Amino acid sequence: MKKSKVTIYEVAGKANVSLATVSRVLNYPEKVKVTTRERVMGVINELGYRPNAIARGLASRKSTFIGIVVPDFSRASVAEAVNGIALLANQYGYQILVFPAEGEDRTSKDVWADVVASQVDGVLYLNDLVIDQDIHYMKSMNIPIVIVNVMLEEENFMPTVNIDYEKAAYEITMKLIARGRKRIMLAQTRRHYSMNHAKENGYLRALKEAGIDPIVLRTSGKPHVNYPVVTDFLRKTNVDAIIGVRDSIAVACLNVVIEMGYDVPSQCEVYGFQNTRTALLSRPQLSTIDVPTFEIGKQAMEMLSILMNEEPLDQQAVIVPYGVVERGSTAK
Amino acid sequence: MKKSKVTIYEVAGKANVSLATVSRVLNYPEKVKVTTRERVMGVINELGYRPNAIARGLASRKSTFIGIVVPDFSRASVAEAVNGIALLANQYGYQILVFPAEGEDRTSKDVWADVVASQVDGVLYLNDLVIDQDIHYMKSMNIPIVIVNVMLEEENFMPTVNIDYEKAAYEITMKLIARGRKRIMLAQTRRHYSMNHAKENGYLRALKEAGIDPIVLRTSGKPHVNYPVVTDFLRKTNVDAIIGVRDSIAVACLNVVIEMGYDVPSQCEVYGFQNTRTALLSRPQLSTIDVPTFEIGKQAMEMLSILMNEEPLDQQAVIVPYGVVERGSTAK
DNA sequence: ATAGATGATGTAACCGTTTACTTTCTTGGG
DNA sequence: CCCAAGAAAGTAAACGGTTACATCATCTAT
Repeated sequence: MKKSKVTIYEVAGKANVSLATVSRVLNYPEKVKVTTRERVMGVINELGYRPNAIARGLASRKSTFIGIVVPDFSRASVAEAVNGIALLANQYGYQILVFPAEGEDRTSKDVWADVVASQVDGVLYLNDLVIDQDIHYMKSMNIPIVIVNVMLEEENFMPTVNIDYEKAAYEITMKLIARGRKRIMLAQTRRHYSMNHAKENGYLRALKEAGIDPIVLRTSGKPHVNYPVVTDFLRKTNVDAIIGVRDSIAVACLNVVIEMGYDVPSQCEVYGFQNTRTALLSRPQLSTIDVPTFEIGKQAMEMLSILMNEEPLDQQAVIVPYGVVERGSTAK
Repeated sequence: MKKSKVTIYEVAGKANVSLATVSRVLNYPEKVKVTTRERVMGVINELGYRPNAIARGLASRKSTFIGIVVPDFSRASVAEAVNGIALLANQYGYQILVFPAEGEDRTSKDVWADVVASQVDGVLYLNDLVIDQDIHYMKSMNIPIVIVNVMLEEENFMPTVNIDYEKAAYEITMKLIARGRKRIMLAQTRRHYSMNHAKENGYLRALKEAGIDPIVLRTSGKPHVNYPVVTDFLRKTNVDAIIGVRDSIAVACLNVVIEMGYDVPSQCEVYGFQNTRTALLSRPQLSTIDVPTFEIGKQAMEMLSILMNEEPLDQQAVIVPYGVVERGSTAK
């Protein structure tokens, strides 16, 4: 028994009021007398009426849709953030529309054209691989945008929520130096992600202060290409500590290093970034920067919601605190 | 320079045609004369016109939105599937609307009410934790629904795409038995996921045929609660092979077993399920069932698209082939 | 040249809401 | 008890498209 869609007219008819009144009990309940309101609500429940979001969007010029621009759901940093976003979006009554970021068969132009067409009330931009084009399009939009977990060159260009990756990287590099480590390698991604770039900066700053030469290995995020590259590199290069820009890269390095006969952590310490499940599943368990991605998502949605209500933001750039979790892959 | 939204009227005005013609060049280009069509297209490009998806949805009674009902993006099996869905949805011109599955502050009723309100043209149901309520609501919808990677009791109730988890589990259990393993443990989730239930059935069937007693450990998917539970269990119980219903559970077991002094794979073999990055990051690397989740997502979107065009489906229940990938955690 | 068919375009109703404006009811003060 | 003011409800015009139907132009066959 498929129920055909019930409209506001039917509710109005059955409740003996005009459709405007029905609309009001839904949108401004205080404007309608208690008795009628209750009568109408009764009919609404009875009929299972749900206002057509599309029509509502057209009439009110706000869709209650928000867009998320995402590169890839399988990345831990985006998946968790989306979970956080979804939680709050829901509470605030927004629906989430997915816009895959530009890629092989999709230009930045396509992405933003879709965003425009869909009439979203705001967008959360989670695409770590920002290109100038995007920035250009963002500037020409007239809806609020919050940049999530992406570090932009241009300051204060748009509201952002981030953690201070530079500082985090600096901090763990310093720890390693303090423990006497001298040959600290950074296992970096080959592609230029803004967050990873920030991590590299922190790492470099710490080394520079200590007068130690950096060792940066650029490799892929994919374990199977990672293993041979890392193995190769470490055969030629001596290291006594490794920082991976992602947990997965760090664990790959950790495995290589152990297979090569090093003892972890005594002969080589390893830090990762993100504190994903991966960090708990290595042997020994991986010390890592705890990035509260879920929290970041929530914060971002919170900010967006404020902006969509045209209220002012407390801060344009929110920095969520990170933690350092020490586990078996580093020395006490 | 924010560009305010340009409507079909402006395009029509500037191109000296009626709005109906503009609409036609967009929807039925063959119905309008080449010269006018080109003129209109010119204006469209010049003005950067994008039809308002909301208005279009209202007028045409189809939204070009599809809904995905998902429990949690951070699960590898959903994240990858969503990637696959997004790829095709995009090609077909559909936008994806996210509906978080029922959870703490959200009932099944809420979820489906949202679905109804949003006027999606179809839904992809990726929620592994189906409850009767959902089935009830699905039946009362009058839009196509495809069930993705979820195994339902009721046969042929709705189109599905799956892999044959029962068979996969049966197959690897048989392999273990063939290699002389006698104490094969299944590390199962405590919560009742339909897929994991199927895996358990396959495992039980194989053991029964071989006349071996099953050893099922029900634990959590979370490593930190997992470790102590598994350790505890294995102190009391002897095993010579482990099948984890997820890679992460399998790797947790693998780590425990190695810490306890077993040699893997000679003294204890380990299989996982899914072939996620996790499987590549364990030491030794995890043998596992390769589940082509991305492919499953694509297939599902393909089916949904067919249904939304009101064409008939080749098969109601698509079974995507799986693979068994043997790595270091199992004997050759 | 002309009727009839066919192709191209225009006209206007409609999709299901919201909301400004108008009308009708209530209510309290004199 | 009446009237003005405020509260409640109703009316109708948007919102930006799609599409059935009407109209006008063009072409073919006689």
